[in-house]
Amino acid sequence: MTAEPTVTGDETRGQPAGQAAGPAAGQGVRSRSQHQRRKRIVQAAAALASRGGIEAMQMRTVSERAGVALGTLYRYFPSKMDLVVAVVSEEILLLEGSIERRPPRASDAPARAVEVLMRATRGLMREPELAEALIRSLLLSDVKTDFGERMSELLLRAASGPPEDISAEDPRRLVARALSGIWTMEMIEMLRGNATADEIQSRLEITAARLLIDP
Amino acid sequence: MTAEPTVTGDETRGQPAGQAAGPAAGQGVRSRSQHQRRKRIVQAAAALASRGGIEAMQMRTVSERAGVALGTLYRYFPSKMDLVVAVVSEEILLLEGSIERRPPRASDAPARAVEVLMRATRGLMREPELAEALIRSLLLSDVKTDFGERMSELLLRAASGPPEDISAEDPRRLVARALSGIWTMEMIEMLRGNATADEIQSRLEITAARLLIDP
DNA sequence: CGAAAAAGTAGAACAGATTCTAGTCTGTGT
DNA sequence: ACACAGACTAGAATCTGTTCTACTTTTTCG
Repeated sequence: MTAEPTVTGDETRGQPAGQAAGPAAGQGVRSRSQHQRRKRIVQAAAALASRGGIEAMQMRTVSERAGVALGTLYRYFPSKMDLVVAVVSEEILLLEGSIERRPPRASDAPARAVEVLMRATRGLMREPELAEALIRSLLLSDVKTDFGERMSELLLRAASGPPEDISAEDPRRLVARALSGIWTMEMIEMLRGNATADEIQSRLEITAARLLIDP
Repeated sequence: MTAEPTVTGDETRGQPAGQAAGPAAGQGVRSRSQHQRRKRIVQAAAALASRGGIEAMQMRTVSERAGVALGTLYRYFPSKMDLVVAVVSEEILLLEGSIERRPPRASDAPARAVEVLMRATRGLMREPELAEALIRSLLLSDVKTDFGERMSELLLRAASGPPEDISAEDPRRLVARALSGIWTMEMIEMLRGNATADEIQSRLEITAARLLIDP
């Protein structure tokens, strides 16, 4: 029953790491130094996770490494999952940036979609431990994540080529969503060691081709 | 460094609940009373999970309720997740039985596939708490689960109508797999309260139609 | 400026999963 | 029947996420 945390700030993006800030969270950003602190925390967490995976990313350890008290860590991220989500969000941001800078150039929609997914795949595989955490958080968190939507959005844009407005009920939206789901499941298989990137690519090519046909 | 557990038995099925039994697990079943014990454990766990969900299914509580020592519980199920998997496996068994008894009768493949999925969905939603556990276990366990394959197999058989042998690289296999993945993701959405059974059904119908076209 | 609120800190306390210890029970081979 | 191995039991101990307490430091603002 202490005061509601006022911390809310995220960098430039939509939902930070946590859930909808409590009732008391009226004013947006709380300060410079808090951004710093938050960033330090996320970095520390990411660094730890890159090594030993999610289990190495212990709350106590993160707090020490970030130079904040455990209580403070919990003020910023009410649960470990929130912290994981924040870390992952950072990664997705990278992917989004990368795609924007160098959009897929294949001529047909399925190929473009698959390219997006494979780039994401390779990005993830660079840090499998962290990737595992990503997938877990993406899937089992009670914490809201919007990662699925972000992935779908990337796919949608890739598939539909030239920028255009796509209505909310355009079937392509639904299909992009489905594809993103399939990809997620494939990632899980890969992380479990039951599939290679190449296998995944060829599977995605087939399903994408079917899902993205026009009529 | 105590002796390797010899327990391995499962009822009639493939992988029990645990990981590949250790090196010492040569002989199959170990005895009658162990089946009993195992069954009691799984039942106790299921009962608890049906109520308060996975968090109510505490290892101590399960062990008490099943009338075994905590250590014994851990001998049978080396982690809570293994136990969850065992419970879930039981549920899938029910679904498999149900489908076998009353196979989907729609005339086209997509409709049959969707029916299987929707029956699974409704079965799950009967016990949302347990369902949540299912999904989690299905996705993030280090424990091997084969649930995905079992779902895919059901779909495959439903889609291909009359029993036939389907080669390992038949594209339908791949497509069934994809569909099962999509369904899983939709289940997650539903459990999070972001989708209703009807919405899911209509989405599945669209994607199934696309995925299961012939050429 | 000076007081009250908000944010931080160090560290204890709690909770539930998992592990470990020491000893008892059971079944099987000889 | 005897002895040993493996399975069980009760319960303590350990580990990590999360919560709580008692203060101290900053910020905010009248």
